[in-house]
Amino acid sequence: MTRTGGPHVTLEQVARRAGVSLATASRVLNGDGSRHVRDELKDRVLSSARALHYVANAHAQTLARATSSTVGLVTHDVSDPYFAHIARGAMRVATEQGLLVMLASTFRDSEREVAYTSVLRAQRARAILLLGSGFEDRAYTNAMRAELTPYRSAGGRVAAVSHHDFSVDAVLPDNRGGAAELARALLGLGHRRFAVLTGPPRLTTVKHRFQGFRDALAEAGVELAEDAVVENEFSQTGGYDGTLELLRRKVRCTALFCVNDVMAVGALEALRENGVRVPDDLSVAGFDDIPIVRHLNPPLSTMHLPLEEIGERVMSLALAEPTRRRHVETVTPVVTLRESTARVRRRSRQALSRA
Amino acid sequence: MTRTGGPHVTLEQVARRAGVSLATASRVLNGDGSRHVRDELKDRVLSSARALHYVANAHAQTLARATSSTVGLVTHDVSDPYFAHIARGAMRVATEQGLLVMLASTFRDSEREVAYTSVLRAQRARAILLLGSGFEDRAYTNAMRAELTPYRSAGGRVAAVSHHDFSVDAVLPDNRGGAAELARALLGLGHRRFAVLTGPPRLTTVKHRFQGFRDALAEAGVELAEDAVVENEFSQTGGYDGTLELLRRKVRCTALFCVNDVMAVGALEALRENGVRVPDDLSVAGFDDIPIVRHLNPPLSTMHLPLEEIGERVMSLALAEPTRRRHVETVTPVVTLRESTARVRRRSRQALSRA
DNA sequence: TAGCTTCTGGAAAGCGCTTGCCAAGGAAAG
DNA sequence: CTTTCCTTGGCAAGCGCTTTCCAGAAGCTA
Repeated sequence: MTRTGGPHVTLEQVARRAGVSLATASRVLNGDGSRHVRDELKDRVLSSARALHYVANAHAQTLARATSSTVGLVTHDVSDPYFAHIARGAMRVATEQGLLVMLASTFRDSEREVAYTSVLRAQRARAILLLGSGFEDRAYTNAMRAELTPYRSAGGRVAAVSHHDFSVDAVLPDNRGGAAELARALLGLGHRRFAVLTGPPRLTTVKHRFQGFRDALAEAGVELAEDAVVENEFSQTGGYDGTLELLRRKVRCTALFCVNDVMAVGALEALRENGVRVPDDLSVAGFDDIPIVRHLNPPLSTMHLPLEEIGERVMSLALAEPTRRRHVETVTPVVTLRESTARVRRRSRQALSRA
Repeated sequence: MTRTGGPHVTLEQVARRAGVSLATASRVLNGDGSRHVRDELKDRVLSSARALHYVANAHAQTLARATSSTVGLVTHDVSDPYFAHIARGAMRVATEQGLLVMLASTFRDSEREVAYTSVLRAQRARAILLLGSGFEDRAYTNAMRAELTPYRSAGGRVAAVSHHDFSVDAVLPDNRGGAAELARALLGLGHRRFAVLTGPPRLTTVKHRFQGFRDALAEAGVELAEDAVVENEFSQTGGYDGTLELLRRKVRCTALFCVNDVMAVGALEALRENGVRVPDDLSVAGFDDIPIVRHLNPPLSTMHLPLEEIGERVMSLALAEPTRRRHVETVTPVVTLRESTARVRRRSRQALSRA
């Protein structure tokens, strides 16, 4: 029958119970190095705090100290393995430094991204990490700038993964170059007819990967037919639906490039359901190398990106002493061919369609 | 050449610029319904705030209002799809209510779990959600109680997924019952010789699943050989290594039960690498039905759990009006047989070993 | 015009903590 | 036995907001 709402225990109560002043109690609890407190008092405060199960109000502390100990991560979707792994790396280093992480999922809604950034600013987060790709959208860019600029000039740190139109410290996977390498690898396997499954073109990452791929083909004198490119959501479902569309169009191709692994997972599913054998009938490749894809049926060929490490690196960038120069670290994806791609065979069926 | 650290814009600056008092500015910005402010002043305040890119200091607000708008999620590991999906569901409902989420990964370290809970308490989080299974460990239980009790009596809400030794509102997957059902399904396929790959027994979830499985076998008069049970980490690597151990022991069996999907993924990898065909040589089943396993090679049979929904439900529980009675919602896992399990064949190789 | 009620804006008291500054007491120095 | 310095506790001033209470201005009723 206890009442609901006794308030939280305050420092004052701890101090009173220990028979010392607020100031002394605070100094004991913070281990303020420059000040000495007699051992006896120290003990009294400590045991008083323990007895009362005291936990300092972090908000009051933040206010008084004018510095918080939280960092914010903004992702497109935590349940997307790409972000989950980057977040994991980032959280590890944050935790090591005793920082608390606030995590947001924008579900790829640019307005929500702006809103979250604002919230994080309100929280006086020490750093804001933009984990997802930026959007190519003037309104978004401006709105974000309006948040980021005052935040940074008030001492906030910002760092990003992938390209954004804000000049912040960043870890940049070489999406364009990686996609080009993959294209070359596929060309090397003898493929000449390609299809690509791409995501929302407003995402910079998507654009870069697509361009890199297409340009590398062009360089080799291989053209990418317009109807061989399907655009859909940057998700498993998107990959599934996009593949169905490709099937419907009966695109002639021997290799399919999905701009990210998650879409490739959906593609593989659609292909299997429609009797298209991978890699016998069609080679499939993704991008990112999220840890699960090596276990797919068949194991997916992809561009490997050290996701957790990327997370660790952005967080480190964000937490490092600010320097005058902008810091950019490039990450080179590495071609990782597994069983979803094969050398093209002379007589393989060339028109993609239901078996 | 701007200096680093102009502080953040404060309400006072906004008020001054608008030529009104702090109180008025606050009222305008909070849309305090019960008070009217002349439209002219309202506009002045609003445009002043906009011009200064003002964002209220959330800590000051929390302090003044004595109520915060954050909730805390504590998971074992965000990058584990099981948690990622539960977290996703939970975050969705939190976001709908305008709450900010703080997310922690304990990496299955019980001390870290206690520490985070304390931090969340310091943040005066409105609710703390324990997403991972509890540990069977006296010290842990006591420490958590010491955090949770004062937190709750100060009005904090706590809810959990899976079993814990704290009587809090909870969403409880029927792990025992589910594992038993799975055992029966496997028996129904003719299997009589089993192996099981289990996680750290200090995790209540692990214990329940193992017991449910074993008991159901016993009930059917089938014994589970002691050396057919291997224990390892609750992770992909754990599943991989555990399977290697099983292989080393040359356990005679036709079906392998992994206490969760993540371990099953590792198991599948180890089996493939060692030439054991699934399901021809060995049937494999997991538990959880994380979204990816239907895309594995072969698609994994498992006990389906509506992960995102579970997340939504705990969050709803935590955010609902507290009631006198403890609220417990049971979730029944459903048997989902895919291609990794098959009817046992007369002449299948019975000793698990490298091909 | 007097007497009320209703509106609106502002002053000020916190919310729970940190920290600069002061002062009392003891130790060290002369 | 002074004088000076150091140690250590406490007072009180914030940190940036919200909200209660007050008071002057208006609007109404008679």
